[in-house]
Amino acid sequence: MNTNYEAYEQPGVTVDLAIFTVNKNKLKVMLVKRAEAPFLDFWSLPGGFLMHRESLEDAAYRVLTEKTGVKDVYMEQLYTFGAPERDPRARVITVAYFALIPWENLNQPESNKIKDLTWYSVDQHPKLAFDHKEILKYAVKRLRAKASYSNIVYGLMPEHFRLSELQTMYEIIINDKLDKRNFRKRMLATGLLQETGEKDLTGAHRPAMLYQFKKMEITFSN
Amino acid sequence: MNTNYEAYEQPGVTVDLAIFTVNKNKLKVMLVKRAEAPFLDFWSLPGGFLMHRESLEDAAYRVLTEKTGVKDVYMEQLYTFGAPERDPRARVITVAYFALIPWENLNQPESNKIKDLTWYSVDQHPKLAFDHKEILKYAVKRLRAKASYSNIVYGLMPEHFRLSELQTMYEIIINDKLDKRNFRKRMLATGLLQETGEKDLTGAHRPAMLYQFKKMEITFSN
DNA sequence: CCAAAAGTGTTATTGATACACCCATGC
DNA sequence: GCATGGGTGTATCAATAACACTTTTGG
Repeated sequence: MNTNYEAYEQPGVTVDLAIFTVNKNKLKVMLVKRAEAPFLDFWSLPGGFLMHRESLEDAAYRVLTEKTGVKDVYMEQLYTFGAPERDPRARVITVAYFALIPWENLNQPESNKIKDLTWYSVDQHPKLAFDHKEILKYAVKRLRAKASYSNIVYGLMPEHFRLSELQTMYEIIINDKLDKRNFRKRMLATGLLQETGEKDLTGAHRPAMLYQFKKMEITFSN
Repeated sequence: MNTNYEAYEQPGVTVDLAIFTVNKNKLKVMLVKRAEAPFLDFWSLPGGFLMHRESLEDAAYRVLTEKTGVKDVYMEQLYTFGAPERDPRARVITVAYFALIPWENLNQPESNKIKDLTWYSVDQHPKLAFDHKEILKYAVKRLRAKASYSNIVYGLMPEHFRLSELQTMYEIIINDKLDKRNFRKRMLATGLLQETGEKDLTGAHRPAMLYQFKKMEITFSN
């Protein structure tokens, strides 16, 4: 291996994030409007260049915090995209991450004064800058896959929730209906849930027990 | 996003490969001996710098072909490692890949004249350069996980093989014994195998039917 | 005839699915 | 009293796991 580093390409390195939330029964992704060329005024995934002495994870967290103001978020590295012409001006490779945030934890509720940041339904989004369409597609695929064999949906739930809300969240992510009794049986059997003792009294119906997740990591069912 | 690219770090970008094979009932990984600082004379995963106009996949394939002379190999991107101090001299981020090669397809059989390239058992390897121990550990974990829910073991088998050889391959990768009858039933039920019509006549025992994989992609069992 | 690996089915257990009614509340 | 979502159990089906003997060959 030649170690004369200057002889080789020294690309720009960015991180790009697919930040997901669920609102109004839709899986949504954060898009930001580009203020400069290339792709001026196109929507894109939020991202930024890697800084000196900054790890990739730190860079991704930095972008995440800048855009959402939220900490304690589920995030994982997704894939690294490095096609030579993906940025028309210079060689830039990007390390993509995906993150999950409960809608309730976001401060900008719905009517967004900031015109250059918004949440789009993942299956109905505008044309995206660079190869971000491909990145988003990959991220959605990964999220859907993981929802069916892990408790990743955890990352989208508020602190306390009804079991029916959890079920709805699963149904939105995997895009399919689930049987109520089987779902509740299975969920409670995992031992990952804990009754809060509180009840949800809203609505003209029997109050629902509120649950929370036990403190834990994302786990896998096999 | 600021697009004055020079204001940001322009790290070196490398690809590193965990190239696996199985020989003598052991899962082995290719290691190469470093000829220069840093980590002079340490063993490391084969790798190289990203070239101009070269995609990450192309770079990984280039390294793979240089080191093995083999084409048509199963390879996938593993993870990207970018801790700021992982290379002591300069900022270098590395995109790690893992690859699988049937031992039979490798040209250098066992007695290796080349002193700077060898195959080590994955659970008994020397101290590695950089963060390659971590990369290797991650690669082994991924391979073991995928073996249990996909037909990735495909990538390690020769063209024609006995079912017992396939079973042994699975057992080595997942590091557990399997029941012969259940294994054969399950494998044949996948529909991915095809009798060749040939029989293996070696050995003082009943000849074994030889199988091959149908032309296909790696698939997943769920 | 002995050693060695090939080949072959059935039963038990477990996990997944399908399915319908009563309950507690607000209005 | 009615509309709304909360809450509960059983029977069937499918997948997985456990398990032992006969077959074919070479030497």
